[in-house]
Amino acid sequence: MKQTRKSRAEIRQAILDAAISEFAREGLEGTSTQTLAKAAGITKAQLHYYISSKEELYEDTLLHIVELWKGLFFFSADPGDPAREIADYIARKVHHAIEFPDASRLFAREVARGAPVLRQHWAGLQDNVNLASGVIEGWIAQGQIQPVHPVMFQMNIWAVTQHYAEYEAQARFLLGTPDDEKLDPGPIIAEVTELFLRRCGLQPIPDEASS
Amino acid sequence: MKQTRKSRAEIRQAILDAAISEFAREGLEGTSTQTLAKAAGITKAQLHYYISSKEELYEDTLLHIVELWKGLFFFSADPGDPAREIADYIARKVHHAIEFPDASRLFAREVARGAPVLRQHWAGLQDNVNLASGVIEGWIAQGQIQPVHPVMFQMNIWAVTQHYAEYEAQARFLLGTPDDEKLDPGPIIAEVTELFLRRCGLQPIPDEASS
DNA sequence: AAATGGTTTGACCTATTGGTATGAAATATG
DNA sequence: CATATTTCATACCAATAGGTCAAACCATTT
Repeated sequence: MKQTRKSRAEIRQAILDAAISEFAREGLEGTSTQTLAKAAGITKAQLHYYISSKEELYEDTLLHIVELWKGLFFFSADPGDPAREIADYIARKVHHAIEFPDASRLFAREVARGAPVLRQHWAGLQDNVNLASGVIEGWIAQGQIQPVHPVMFQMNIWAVTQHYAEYEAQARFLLGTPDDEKLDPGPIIAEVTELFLRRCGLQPIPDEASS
Repeated sequence: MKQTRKSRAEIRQAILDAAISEFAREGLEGTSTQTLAKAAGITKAQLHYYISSKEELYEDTLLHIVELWKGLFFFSADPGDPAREIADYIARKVHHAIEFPDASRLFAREVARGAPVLRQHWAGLQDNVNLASGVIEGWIAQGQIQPVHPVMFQMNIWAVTQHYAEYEAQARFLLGTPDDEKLDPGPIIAEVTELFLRRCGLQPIPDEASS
């Protein structure tokens, strides 16, 4: 039987996974190419065959995450019921934070150091935020929700949902979740949703009998 | 006149300040003793005269911050009006996040990497949270506020207030605050306070004409 | 089987890392 | 003023950093 080499795609994926988790834990400067290579299961020289520099890998990794998020996190262009729209958004965001905390942490880390890399890609972010602000302002104008500051409303949702990724260790401790279990998204989604729906003067959606 | 040396106290303070801002930006592994020394205005060898290792400085710096926070951030033991109590807490927390974002960021960074250093000091944190939970449960029992999950309620306040330190760069961008100005705490406090008071079924305090 | 091309490797480069040794300089004490 | 003690700077250490290189490897095409 032929012991075939791993494909380029497999190796690239391993490098990306390693980059997300290592950069998320110790940051760009704090992660060595040695560590990165080991985490990806390859040698340092091999790593440099696939990437041209650590900085470039860092940037690519961040952009990969942001690109993915663009498809996941915004209000739908065709906004329906505000309560449902907001509740869905929160549920998606919390699930992602709990399921892929490293990606959330890496993003947070980059912003916390002043976003030297992401800054130049913030035009796209701005667009998404403005779009959502438009939706929110429409709801307010039609009397469907109480007046809110559209941008801060979005930032605060972001803040709370991200929190369960960034402060996972603390949340685990305070909520009593064992180290080998993921946080239970149910109660978190319930509490966060109620927080923001009440802010809008809306009732929480009774219950979700599906998925 | 004698050009006297800086006192131990001055130098120690300079080292602490440097540690907070440098560790906050690039983390423990990402900050070199060289950088630390330069930021404190001394030589590397001189730095090592005052500290025994980078790790120890990191730990001391974190504990210094946490100790300070213990005196700043908790509900008063003698809780008065819930609305006032919560509003005051939020105002204090937001002001601190905007005024000393580096300390907030350093703390966040440590928790994000799993709190390997802070973990052993979390008993004290637990106590504070439990105390506040008691207060909140008291309010609920007496029908003064709507039922909330006491721990998550606190975590969410923490999440939102911290956000304006950790995501300062992004908040600046989205709110249009120039680089040379601090964030304006007024509107932030107003929006955040309304968010959490409404969650409790309370009205925002009309205005602050007295103390 | 030979030639081809992408892939992998270990040895190696220079710069920087955290930390130290030692003696000079400044200060405090007699 | 002389001595003792604290503080500081230069030079240095082994270890590790990011990155390169030529030679070896291996799957494919001919």
